[in-house]
Amino acid sequence: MRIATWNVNSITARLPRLLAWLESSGTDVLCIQETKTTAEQFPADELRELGYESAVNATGRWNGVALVSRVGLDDVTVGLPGGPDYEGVQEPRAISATCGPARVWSVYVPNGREVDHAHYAYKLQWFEALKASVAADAAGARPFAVLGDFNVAPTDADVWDPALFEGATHVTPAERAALAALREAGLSDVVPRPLKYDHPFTYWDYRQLGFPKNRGMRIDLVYGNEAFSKAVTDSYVDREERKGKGASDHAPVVVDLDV
DNA sequence: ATGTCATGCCTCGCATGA
Repeated sequence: MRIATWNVNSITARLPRLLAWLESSGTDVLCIQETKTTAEQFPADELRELGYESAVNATGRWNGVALVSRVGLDDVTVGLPGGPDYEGVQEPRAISATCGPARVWSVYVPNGREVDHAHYAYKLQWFEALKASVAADAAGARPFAVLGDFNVAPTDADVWDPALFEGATHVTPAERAALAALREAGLSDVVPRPLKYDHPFTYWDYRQLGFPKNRGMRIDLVYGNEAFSKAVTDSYVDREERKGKGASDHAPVVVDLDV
């Protein structure tokens, strides 16, 4: 089974590339982030024509996540149970479902903006709720994984220039401690291989030639439990999808499983 | 080459977020 996660930065803007990539890559289950659409506007019909079911948590212009599967899509949970509000609203940042043999989450962790911003505190609270929600499945025997845009670089090697990130979000000890807490709950980081260069970055800013200069970050992560991680036969970042006109600023992370 | 991009509106340019 081939499972992937991809922050598409608008599923409307990305639809031609998304449909072409699903077919060419042979992906069975895709975790999507930043749909930037309402659930009503989500292109479920186009995906169904390719043989994929969809489950969507999306409310409009910002955020939005989805699960797309051609191997089953059952027991869908929309949202993060017990998750915090931001400015009085439960933002659409999580959805989970059972896709064939695996239980899967698609998450778009809050960005945080600045360390002294309310959004940063919200980010840490969001991680706390995520850990509580996934703890049982993380410790369970069924293959289970949380995939998505975590908006945290796990180590200094996961940013192109750590010196530039001093004092910034995505690299703080508290954010990395939130990832460590997920690992302590039974999940492990399925690190993909890069298709070029020595580090598997997954995101490159649109600005200042970020991609051509490989000024990237690894913030799109796959956190799998023991059964999931043991079944992994390969994993890579499909940087080809970051190239050319009409690319997202994130590349898909692909995981092959023997399940 | 690939020197932002995407959305949505008090909508044809700007504010916002990343």
